[in-house]
Amino acid sequence: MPEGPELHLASLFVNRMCGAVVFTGPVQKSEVSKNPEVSFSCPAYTIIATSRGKEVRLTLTPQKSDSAQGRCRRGKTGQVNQVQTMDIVFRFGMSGFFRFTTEAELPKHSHLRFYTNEKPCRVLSFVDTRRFGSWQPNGTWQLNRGPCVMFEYLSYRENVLSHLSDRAFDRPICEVLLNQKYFNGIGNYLRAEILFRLNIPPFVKARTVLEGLQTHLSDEDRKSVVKVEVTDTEVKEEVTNTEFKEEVTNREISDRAAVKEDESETPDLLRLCHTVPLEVIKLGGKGYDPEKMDYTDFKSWLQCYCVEGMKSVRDHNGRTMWFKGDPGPMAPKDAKTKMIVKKEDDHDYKGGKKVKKARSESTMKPKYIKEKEVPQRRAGRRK
DNA sequence: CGTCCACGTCTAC
DNA sequence: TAGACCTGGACGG
Repeated sequence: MPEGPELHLASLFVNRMCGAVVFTGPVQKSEVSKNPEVSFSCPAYTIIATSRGKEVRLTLTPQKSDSAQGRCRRGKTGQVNQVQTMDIVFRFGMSGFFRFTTEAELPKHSHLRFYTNEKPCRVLSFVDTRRFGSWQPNGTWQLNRGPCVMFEYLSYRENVLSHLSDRAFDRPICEVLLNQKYFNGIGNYLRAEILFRLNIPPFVKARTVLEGLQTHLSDEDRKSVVKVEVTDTEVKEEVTNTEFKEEVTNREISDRAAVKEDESETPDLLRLCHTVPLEVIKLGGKGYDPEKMDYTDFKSWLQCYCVEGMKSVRDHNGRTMWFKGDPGPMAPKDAKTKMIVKKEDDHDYKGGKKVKKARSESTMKPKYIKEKEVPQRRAGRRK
């Protein structure tokens, strides 16, 4: 399920599984993939992953000879081996993920493979059934994508609020939330969950929803640095955390003097685009291995997307928008709204755990949703 | 068997 | 604003 949280979980997965592993030889691409060859080969290298929004970057680092000096510099055949690191930037399309298996258990649709130097070797695979995913050797974060909603919160927020005059914000809010120039990491299920929580009609003009939001940071915004660090202690992520810390530190210094604190502020839309994805990261933090992943927890976490009793419409780009209540004024004209109804004699699903109940409860009484139609114009409280 | 649908971009009329 | 790009699971006849 590749939206921002899944991409980040993928990077945690790679670092956890491969952090202490040495890889060797060339990087292999499947025949069928149309993505570029990765011309990197080295007798011994390590792999580190980083995520930003809906991208993951793998950094391949040749091992600097602990014993044999310059073992990566030159092979015995005389061919020059890789000396420098290589970054590969991945996008996951609709079905991409990483897996780490034995060579014998190579997954179907494994399109890029990194081999370990172990006896029966293992393989880190980029698996992508539909092949909508892509990678770029010697790549950088895609230039037209904005800051990460999860780990560059302050600059992401600033980027949106300082560009509200952009014509992009003429569109309905639900469609703008998929614009990766401003919401890098948000995808189809996240936009539904986020708008649902604020009871914002999906087809209200984005600028109308956003222009009332405060430019300064709320109290909760500042605390976010603490939350993220706690979240990430499970698997330490030096790079991401370092970047984040620096950013917050700088911004916090400049903001502190200027901002007077509000006590209890309802999280606004921009903040939910940060915190809701972080919830998903917490869910998946334990045993991330997508192939044998159990989606029970995730499904019960969903309050709107694909949930019984919710409505859905195709937006102007043909994507299904899940919502509850009023679709809003800019809803596609011809659009026929569907609604999922309970199946006849539903056996309450085999799992039958408390989690399933939890979903029904949240559907019936969304406690933190104001039953009044509030956020039409502005989600956050205004002074 | 067939049709519809899917967590996302891309580029071409 | 369409399509193109892909495989496969769910569901209907």
